[in-house]
Amino acid sequence: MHIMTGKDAVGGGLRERKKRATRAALAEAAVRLAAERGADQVTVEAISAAAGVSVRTFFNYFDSRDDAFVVVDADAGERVRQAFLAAPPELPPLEALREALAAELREAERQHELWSLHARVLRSAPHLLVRNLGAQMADESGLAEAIARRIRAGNGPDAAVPSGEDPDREGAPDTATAPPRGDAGRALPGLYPRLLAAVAGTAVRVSVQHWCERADEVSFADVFREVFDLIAAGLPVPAR
Amino acid sequence: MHIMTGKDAVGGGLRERKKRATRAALAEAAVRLAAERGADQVTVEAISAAAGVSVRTFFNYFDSRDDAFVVVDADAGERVRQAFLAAPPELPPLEALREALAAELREAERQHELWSLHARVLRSAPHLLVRNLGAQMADESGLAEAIARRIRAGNGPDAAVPSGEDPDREGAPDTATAPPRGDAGRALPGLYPRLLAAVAGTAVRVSVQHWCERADEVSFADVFREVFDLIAAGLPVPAR
DNA sequence: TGCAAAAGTGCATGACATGCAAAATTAAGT
DNA sequence: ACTTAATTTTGCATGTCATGCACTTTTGCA
Repeated sequence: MHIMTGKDAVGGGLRERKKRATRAALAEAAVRLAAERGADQVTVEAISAAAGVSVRTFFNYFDSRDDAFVVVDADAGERVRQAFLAAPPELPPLEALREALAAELREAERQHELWSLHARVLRSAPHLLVRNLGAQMADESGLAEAIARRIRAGNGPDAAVPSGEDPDREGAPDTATAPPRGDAGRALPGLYPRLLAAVAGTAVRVSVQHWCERADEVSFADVFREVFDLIAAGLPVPAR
Repeated sequence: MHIMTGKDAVGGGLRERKKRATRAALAEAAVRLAAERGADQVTVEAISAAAGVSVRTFFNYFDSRDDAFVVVDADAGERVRQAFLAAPPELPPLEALREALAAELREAERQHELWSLHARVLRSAPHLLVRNLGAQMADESGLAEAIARRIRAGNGPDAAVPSGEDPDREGAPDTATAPPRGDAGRALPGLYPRLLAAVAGTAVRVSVQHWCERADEVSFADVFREVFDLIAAGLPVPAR
């Protein structure tokens, strides 16, 4: 009727807000219980009790018990899409996506404590880690469509030449990445957006994984930047 | 227990072979039943009956009912790793990986019918698709280690300069991918192998997905090559 | 306030998943 | 061939998971 995008991060109606709160309470209770007791020692009954709802209500929010451990923030994907479409139009898609993702990840560090617990639970239960990895790309097709829209909107006069801010490449790894055929221009229709969305999701995942293991040595921002630099350079073997 | 280190593709003992057969029979029965009846209308009892074993035996092979739908070929990862390490050492990692994956995928087209059924099942059950995506990266760390080994072995005299067959980049997309800082050379230790393994897995997945939707228009080999060309070029926005 | 839609609840039911010990099958050794 | 030890399969018991249905409570709106 009125606004009702349904995906809005900050809910308008009181109803939506309460649903959001219940869902968040269930997910948080699940993670906290799993962190202290072990993931497979947490029953749906315990989660529901900790969240103050009935067992049946739990299954109104999650299709399975494990989903409560997997989902972190339901509509993070929508925020990323918005930020990506709102990025300066002169940026190439990979750059715009990098900025959008970086902003979202900075925002996600606000709930650092819950995030840390969540990571511990996933590490101790590989079966859940697999589910989480898969879930991160659930909305990959949505992001792909956003990418396609941005590309369609952005190629009026000249396609994608950004400000020539740093024309020299001056990187050693330039050497090893010459493909046998350089005809990457003849694109299959619809392939590029999907591929970019998928690779971006992978980049985020690898960054998080790598950083989680060596959180004390490097900052997340460094890992993130390095990953996207490697991808933008075509994954050459890095210089030692 | 039933993880069965099974590094050998073709089993020597009669015992191993029978386990392999039982496992394959269960997986195939699960996929066939799900393809005709719908995935959530297939009980473990029906799968076990179709495979000629008891219900209890099913759970000796799969940790959960859904695992029977997601697993395709248990030790395909091992074959890819071997082919990757056996590739000509002058190839850059991305190229070697592309060849290894292409060989494995050509080999996988032998069981085309079962593969097609499997794809249909996953399409009709997004919940299973998510699991499948996650399972594909289960052995990603194994591939990452193989990549690391190949890199270590290959940078004795001069690091990674292949035959100077095509020294000029001469690609139009060179323009759009200048990162703010071009210092992709200062690599975080252990990051590159992981990233390459993850991106390669993503490339396979996207290729398969894209090809499954337009199987009549283009060949899989074309999609696969295009995907790897785009990645090797640093994901520039393709020319129309 | 009254009403319609949406969310939450309890119950019944069937499927899922694991531990345990007995039975069946296999690979040996003598 | 017979025995033996190891491995696999199986049935049973038990507890949890997950869904459909009818019903009660809450919320939004006129």
